[in-house]
Amino acid sequence: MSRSTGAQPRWADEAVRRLFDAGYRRGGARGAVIELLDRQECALSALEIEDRLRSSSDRVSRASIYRVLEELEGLDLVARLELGAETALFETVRSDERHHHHLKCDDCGGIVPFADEELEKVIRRVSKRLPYAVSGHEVTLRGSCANCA
Amino acid sequence: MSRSTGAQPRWADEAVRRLFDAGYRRGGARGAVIELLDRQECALSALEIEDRLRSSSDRVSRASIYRVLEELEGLDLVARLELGAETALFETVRSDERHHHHLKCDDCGGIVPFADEELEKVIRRVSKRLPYAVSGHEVTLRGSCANCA
DNA sequence: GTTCCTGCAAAAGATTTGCAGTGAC
DNA sequence: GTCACTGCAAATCTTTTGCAGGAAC
Repeated sequence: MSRSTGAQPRWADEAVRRLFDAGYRRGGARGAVIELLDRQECALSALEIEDRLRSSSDRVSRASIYRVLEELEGLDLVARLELGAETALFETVRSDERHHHHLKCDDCGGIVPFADEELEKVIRRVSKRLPYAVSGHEVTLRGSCANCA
Repeated sequence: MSRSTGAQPRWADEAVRRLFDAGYRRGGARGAVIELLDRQECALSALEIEDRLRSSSDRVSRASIYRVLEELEGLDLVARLELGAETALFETVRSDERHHHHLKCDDCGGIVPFADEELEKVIRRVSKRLPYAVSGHEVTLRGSCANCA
């Protein structure tokens, strides 16, 4: 999950550029959310984002957080995960990152990403045989993580 | 998705028996929700259940619907689906039914079940190689259904 | 100067909970 | 008669929206 080397721009810079190209201006709240997201290893909820920003000096209102996340999701810079009953999680979509899915620990609630090429292949094959124009998919595995088991 | 023949009990009867064994009593609201669920082809939200029961003579309060669904989910008689931002859907889990997943139409919001044995096989294999005690999984395909495409 | 961005507060929508009355056993 | 079940209303929680002031361009 390390930042790519050399020419590849940081996700945050890429996001700011894409937003600018799409006609958005630069604003404090937007920048703070983007910078925070860029620093995360894993997905956060909107409320967690609010908490972490409150701790730092970049206090941002809840409404703005939801608005920024919506914009970023619209440009495919952020993915929204719905992994359970509770609340939605958001994670950055980095262009140099492989498509992946998630494991969710039922005990501690933790989320871990994983990827498997054969799984993708089978899903592509299944998608083709269904009477459906499939545009995307999500796989969630549930269980107990190494710590909890 | 037809009811099984002969010896196999109706899902509703099975559900009532399992609840009784678990120490629950028979009540009007519980029975109405169970009977309604047994008649469904596909997953319903709690609010849809309320509406359909309101139309019939079995009016049931919203609180009871959520309570009954929670009990049924706890006994694995009902599965809760979280297929998008909005609201949770509930579907019966019938013992004679194959494990399946869902397609969700982004346009009309419709849900269609599908099953694929090779997909299951690959998921089992992936689950084994991960440092995780995987107990379950969900696959959701998104796209446009035959009507909308 | 115009238009977008932001925060605040209120609204909306789904789900849960407290409580008192009714019903099952 | 006891304890579970139910409905109602109120509470919670996440997410969205309206509006007025401030900032970007």
